[in-house]
Amino acid sequence: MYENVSLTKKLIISKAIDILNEDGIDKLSMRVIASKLNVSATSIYWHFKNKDELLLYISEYICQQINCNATKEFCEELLIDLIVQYRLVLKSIRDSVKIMQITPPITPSRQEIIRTINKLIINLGVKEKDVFISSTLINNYVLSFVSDEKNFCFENVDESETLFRDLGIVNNDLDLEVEFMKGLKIILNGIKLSI
Amino acid sequence: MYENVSLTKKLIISKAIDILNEDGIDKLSMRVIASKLNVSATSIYWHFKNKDELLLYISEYICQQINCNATKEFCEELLIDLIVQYRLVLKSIRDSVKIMQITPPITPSRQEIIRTINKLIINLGVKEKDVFISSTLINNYVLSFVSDEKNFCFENVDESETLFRDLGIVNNDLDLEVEFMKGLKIILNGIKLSI
DNA sequence: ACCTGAACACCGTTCAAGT
DNA sequence: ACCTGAACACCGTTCAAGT
Repeated sequence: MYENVSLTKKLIISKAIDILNEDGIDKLSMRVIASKLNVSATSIYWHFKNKDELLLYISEYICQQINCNATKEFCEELLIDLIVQYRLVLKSIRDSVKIMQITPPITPSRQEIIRTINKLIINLGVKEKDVFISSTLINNYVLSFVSDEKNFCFENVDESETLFRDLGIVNNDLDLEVEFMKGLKIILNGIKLSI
Repeated sequence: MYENVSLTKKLIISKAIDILNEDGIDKLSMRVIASKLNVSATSIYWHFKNKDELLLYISEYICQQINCNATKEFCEELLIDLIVQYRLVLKSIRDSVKIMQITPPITPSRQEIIRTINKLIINLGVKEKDVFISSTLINNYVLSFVSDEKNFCFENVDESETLFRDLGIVNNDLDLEVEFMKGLKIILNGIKLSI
């Protein structure tokens, strides 16, 4: 249903990703996608039921960029690698987090990511009853961190500094790579402590 | 600027909140707000520069419902109380999380919440260099948990069960109050461990 | 100071009609 | 099977004009 898409479905999704990267989600309209494909706006509706379905396929495309093959082995490193990769993929496509936020997690590759995280934390020793919250915690951490990252990287540096000062954050030249790993370690340490 | 709003500003914000609670964010248009106030759509533009500014004031209204007075004392209980209250306020206004997501954290009451969390985690013993990530972690946890909560409470129970099964979650009658506290404890334990 | 109507440039979506 | 144009019911926003 999601994997064997026709050429035209692929083309529409691909063009949508282009528009996302070039102009952002606000410019991602059925009409704009169609016009960039030199096609009538209404013809997209033969391939997708509506815009929501197209957005679902876009979320699936994003998640397909993440490699979950490492399911067989089991160690904390593997989980960290997956999460790091997750963040990099989300960063590589403009407004990808917004797509994930307005779209339900019902797409195969997206569910594969969640299930892989579940497996890896079970291998870490997390009890079955704590899998839900641990998995949710990790998943939402990645999404919200990447979402925030955009806000902390202003073209205008002054704006960023002002915001940090207002929020009472003294260190205004944060290394976001370091901060991301710190946050991930905090969650993983918290999870391991609750085992 | 945000606190001493005129009567009409208050009325517009109040009506916007009503529409949010009754019909959700998709129905929150300048035209609908205006018509429910028996006023021309364009007259809102005398009170607010544009829709983004109105949304900013709505986010400020939401955050004003959260009481941050407990800044003087210092213990973990106080932080937990604030976070619990934060969640309840977000739950009490439909699509409040979406408002927070599309709106920057530049509003006084919203910044007050973040600054209060910062203070409380500093009192917990968190080093200054770790305040940013710890605060971000807690803030985003509340927002994303409440956002997810809506998705896990379908009218259709079957739909919820199917989703849980697809995600490999066995226990499908989760107590979200319990899960929320578990997640919060995981984060706080992780933070305390990194002190 | 505050509100109006008309207008502009957009949306998502439906549907009868074409090939 | 696939695409079109016309049309419907919406958007946010501007602006000259009213009181």
